[in-house]
Order: sequence, then C-alpha cells, then structure tokens
Amino acid sequence: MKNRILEAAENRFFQYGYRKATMDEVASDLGISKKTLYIHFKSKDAVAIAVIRALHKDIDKLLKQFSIKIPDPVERLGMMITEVSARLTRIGTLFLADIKKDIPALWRECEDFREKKIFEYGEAILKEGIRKGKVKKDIDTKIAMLVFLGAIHAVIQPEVFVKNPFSIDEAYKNILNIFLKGIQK
Amino acid sequence: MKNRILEAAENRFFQYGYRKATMDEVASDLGISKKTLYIHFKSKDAVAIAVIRALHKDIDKLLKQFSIKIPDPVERLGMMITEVSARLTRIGTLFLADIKKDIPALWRECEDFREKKIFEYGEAILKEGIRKGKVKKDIDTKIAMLVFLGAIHAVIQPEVFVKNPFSIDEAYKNILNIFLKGIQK
DNA sequence: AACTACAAATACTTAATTAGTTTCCATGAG
DNA sequence: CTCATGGAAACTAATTAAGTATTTGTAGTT
Repeated sequence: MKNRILEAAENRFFQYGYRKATMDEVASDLGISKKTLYIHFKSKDAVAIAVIRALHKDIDKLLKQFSIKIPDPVERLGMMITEVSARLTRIGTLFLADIKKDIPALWRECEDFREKKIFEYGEAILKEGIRKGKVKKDIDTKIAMLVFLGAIHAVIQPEVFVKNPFSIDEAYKNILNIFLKGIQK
Repeated sequence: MKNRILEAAENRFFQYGYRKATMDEVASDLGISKKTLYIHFKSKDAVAIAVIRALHKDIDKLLKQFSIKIPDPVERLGMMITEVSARLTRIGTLFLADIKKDIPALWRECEDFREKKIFEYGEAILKEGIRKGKVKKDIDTKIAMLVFLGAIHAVIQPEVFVKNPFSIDEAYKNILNIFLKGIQK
C-alpha cells in the first residue's frame, strides 16, 4: 500500500509541483481516504521525502547494474540518457522549485544526489573513456558533464515533442551524437 | 497588452487547469502587477472567457481557409488533425474539468463549439467524401466523427510522446491512415 | 529641485482552500 | 449480532487566492 501511495503521489508531485498537488487528490486517485493515507505517512512532507528516496534508490541500482553489465563507456553514456537522466527529468522544475522553499533539506538531498551520484558517475565514465582512448585527453570532464546534463534537460520534456517532429528515441540519439562527435563538418 | 495577458493566461490555464493557475502567476509571468491585470480584465473568469473565445475565433478562421484552399476532403481531414484538433487538445482536460464547475456557461460554449463547429465541419467533409466516391456510403458519419476525434484526443498528448518512440508527425499519419483505411489486412 | 503620471511592489480584506484530525457510516468477517 | 476496518464527510486551524487599496520608485516635464 505504501508503494501505491508513493506512485500516486509521485505522479501528482511531478506533474503539478509539490504545492499544487493536494493530499485530497492523491487519496482520490487511489480510491482511499486521507485517514488511510495518514496511517501510512506522518505528513505530506514525509510522502515527498519517501518518493524522492525511492527514486534515488532505483537509479542507484540502475547505475550499479550498468557498471557491471556494460563495459563500453560510450554505451554507458547512452544508457545514462535513456534510463537515468530521463527519470530525473520527470521530477520536473516545478517540484524542485517548490521543495526548495518548503523542504530545503530534501532539495539539498536531490542536489547532492545529482552532484555526487549522477555527475560523478558520468565523469568517471568520461575519464574511463579517456583512459581507453575513446575520449580526447584535453576535455574538461566537469564542463563536459554540465553540457551533457544541460542538453538532456533542455530536450527531454513532454512539451518539446508536441512541438517538434522527432521522437524521443531520435532525440536521445541526436543528443548523444552531438555530445560525442560535435556538429562540425 | 490584452493579447499578452491572454497568451500568458492561456499558457497557465492550459498547463495547470483553471483553478491551479493563479492571477499572481499570470501577472508575474508578464512582469506586471495584478493592479494592471485588473485594469484590462474585470475578473479571472473574464480572462478565461476571452482566452477561449480568441482560440475559437482562430480555429474558425482556419476552418474557413481550409474550405477555400483545399478541395480534397481527405486532405482536409488531415489538416483537421494537425491544425485544428491539436489546438483544441492543448486546452486540456484539466482546464475543461475546472471550468465545468466554475464557469459552466463557458464549458457549454466549448462543448457547443466542438459540437457545432468541429464535429459538423468534419461530418460535412465525410459527406462530401461520400459524394465524391472516396468514402463508403454505409458509414455513419456521426459515429465516424466520434471515433476520429476520440482517437486524436487519446494520442495527441505530451506524455504520450515521452513514453513512446514515435514523433508527433508519425502519430498524425498513423491516426489518419487507420481512420481512412482501417487496420485489417 | 519640484511636480506629475504611471505602474510595480506590497499590504489588505474577504472568501476559499488545504493539511491533518475526527466523526459517522457502510461493509465484511466471525 | 458484534467487531474491525476504512471510505466519506465534517471539522479545525493555517494558508492561499481573487480582487482592492496603499505605498514606493521611476521617468518625464517644468
């Protein structure tokens, strides 16, 4: 039951932001009462914290699997787009902006996860690529990671696909291609 | 200035629904104060009414242009997907659900527009297709239009494109293809 | 420097909404 | 028939939002 609550809350929080999503709506989505909801969670804040921790745990698991199952650093970068960054993008800027004000500790936790896990994981992939002769030696891996994550964040959003005639798979391919090879002729 | 207000309000209303979009947010998006906002519009309801009427007027104009410029009924159906129904879908179910409660007259106006303009316009296209021998005579044009508009409504939504590997143009083509030719081998 | 017009920023009033709690009621199991 | 459980609805207290009013800052003019 807790997982069902987290999933419903995640959907609401990520689509509308933390503030505009109400506990009445989460309960209604599940066909349960707020009484039942508050049996499982102490507060709305507690729900948000649990939602984010579950997502981070899920991503952490994925990253570990990639390290084991995918030896090629370039392929691992590709998986980072499709499996990891796409998940993080779902959180949405609304949710993050709201919890920055309402639950700053959770916001810092998200920033830390992004900084420590995703960013450093990606940076390690780039460094491994340099060692294996697949990435140029003079690339600043920190800047490259910012470029990479910024590109993903800008493109992988629902509204972009309604306005542009490419599919999400095409978007993934193009982002990776541009990042890896640049656009110069 | 009125048009800028309508555009900002439309963006907010259509993304969040009528209730969750606030006049504070609309004003902030425009970098003006609510004082200035309420110089131009009597109330929030007045803004919503103006937004919808402008959109309907825009669509009405498009339909008139199609009748003049596109003789082929099948091509006109295609344009209805890409130019008209896509616009109407932007309104979103949230906004419609909210105004059904808060501004029922506007909701009825939307339903009327959909029923009188879009539906009958499309039905007329089908009938013309029958006359020109391009559509089967035994097709019930009312049911066919419901099928058509229902299919568009189900597919042309931002979330669908994040979860599925086809582009919006591919979606348009497939909806029209299935509607025109069916899927049977 | 002083004055005026204008609008943003902010404060305010009133009504509505929301988080979280409590009560009432319906339902199923024993 | 009784009991346990949870949905529906009501409730309290705090917060938010529509719309209005006041304060403040800025630009232009004299």
